[in-house]
Amino acid sequence: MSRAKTPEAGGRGEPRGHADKRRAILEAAFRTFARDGYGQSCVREIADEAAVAKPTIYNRLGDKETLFREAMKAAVEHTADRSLSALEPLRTPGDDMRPALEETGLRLLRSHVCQESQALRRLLSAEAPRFPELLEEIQRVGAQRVQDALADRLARLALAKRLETTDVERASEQFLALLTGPMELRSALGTRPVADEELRSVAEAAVDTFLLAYGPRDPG
Amino acid sequence: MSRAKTPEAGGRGEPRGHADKRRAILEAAFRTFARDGYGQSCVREIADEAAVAKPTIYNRLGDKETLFREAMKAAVEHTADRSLSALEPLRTPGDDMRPALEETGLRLLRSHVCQESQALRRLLSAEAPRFPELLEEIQRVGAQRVQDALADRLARLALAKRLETTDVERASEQFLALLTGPMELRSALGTRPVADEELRSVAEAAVDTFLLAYGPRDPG
DNA sequence: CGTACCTTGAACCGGCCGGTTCAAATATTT
DNA sequence: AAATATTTGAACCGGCCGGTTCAAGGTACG
Repeated sequence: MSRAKTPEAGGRGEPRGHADKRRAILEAAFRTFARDGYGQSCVREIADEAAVAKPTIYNRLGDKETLFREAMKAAVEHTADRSLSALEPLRTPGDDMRPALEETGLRLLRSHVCQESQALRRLLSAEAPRFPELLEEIQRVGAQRVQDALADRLARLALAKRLETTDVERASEQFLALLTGPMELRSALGTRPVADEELRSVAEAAVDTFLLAYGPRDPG
Repeated sequence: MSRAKTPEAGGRGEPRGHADKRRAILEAAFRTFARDGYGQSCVREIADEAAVAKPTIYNRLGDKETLFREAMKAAVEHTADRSLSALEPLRTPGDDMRPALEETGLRLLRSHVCQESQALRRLLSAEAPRFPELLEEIQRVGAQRVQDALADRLARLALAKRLETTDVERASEQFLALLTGPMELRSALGTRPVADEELRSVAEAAVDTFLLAYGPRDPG
């Protein structure tokens, strides 16, 4: 008899749970920041977009800066999980490495060019000088974690003689570079959607090069 | 009429030439935008930084938006030239391709991580959704031009059987990706300076991989 | 010297924004 | 249902900002 909420949606405003409301605010904040930029966003608009009163925001999340920080932290968890799950195929590669690498590459690219992820990088890049700790944290739980996890996968593959490298950190870094590097121009810095077919082509090219550099040497 | 105040024959180091002043404003604007972001910058501060009165800015450059556009366009010319000149070593490679590629890679990286270039990319990325034409123009005269020029160089090398590829666009794209991709994390999105030794190491790794993928096949 | 153009500083304007206050309305707990 | 906590809308405040105006100097040039 405590957590009983969610009465039928009447004609009036629907009541949301506390956690729900906080999430709604953070999502609205992220959308607004992503659309207008941090400096050009105003709290009133965020409140409107979250269907919430302005004082509510200040009550629950303090000032605009912490609102920004929290919205960014919430967004990165979303996207990082998706990137990590993209590494799954590397856990069970077939007799040929290529399909697993291509599948992983394609899924990494999809996660990389999705709306939310692009906006996150844009905002982070824009405000990085003003929020250095935020940058540090987001890179740690985002890109760095993915790169480390990929290095782990590659290490197991190298151990099983499926790859040829002594420096899995480097291999991981370069695999990601081959994937995401080309997207900067192709996606116009994240402002233009990229067709899945194009992603697949970039992933294939990346895997080609990666395998030529790190693929198993044919025994002579 | 008599539109003759600062004839093109200027260039005197007088108190301040008219053309000089415009440049001073644009440079001050770029510094300020880079430091505070577009939305958080105010014209008054730009005027102070340029040692110029506020109305002078509005007289000569219109409103804040065009000021931003002009400052960005001026900055990209600066940096793109430097990147293009980095391709020079590829014009006269020795008997081994590696040194020329490494020198080019290192110089590209130096240009890529320099203060001005990083700030330019940060600002462009931040405001890309609000200034789509600016994004288009800067990418055209910036990154795209470098990638095309590099593809030209690679084409000549491939023709001379110094490289093995049928798709120089792809090779160019991947070479640049191998160079700049790793810098995102290492330079903390352009907010942290990177030691020259680290640049050299990244360039070497990039060339290693590039040559394994595109290097001349050993005959026999 | 005179004139015609700029630049300068300062003041000004309208407007928006971050953040707070407050009383009324709503939701939640007991 | 009474009591308590929260939300809401609206108004408010101080302040800054983009952009303009204006009078008082420069400065170049005939």
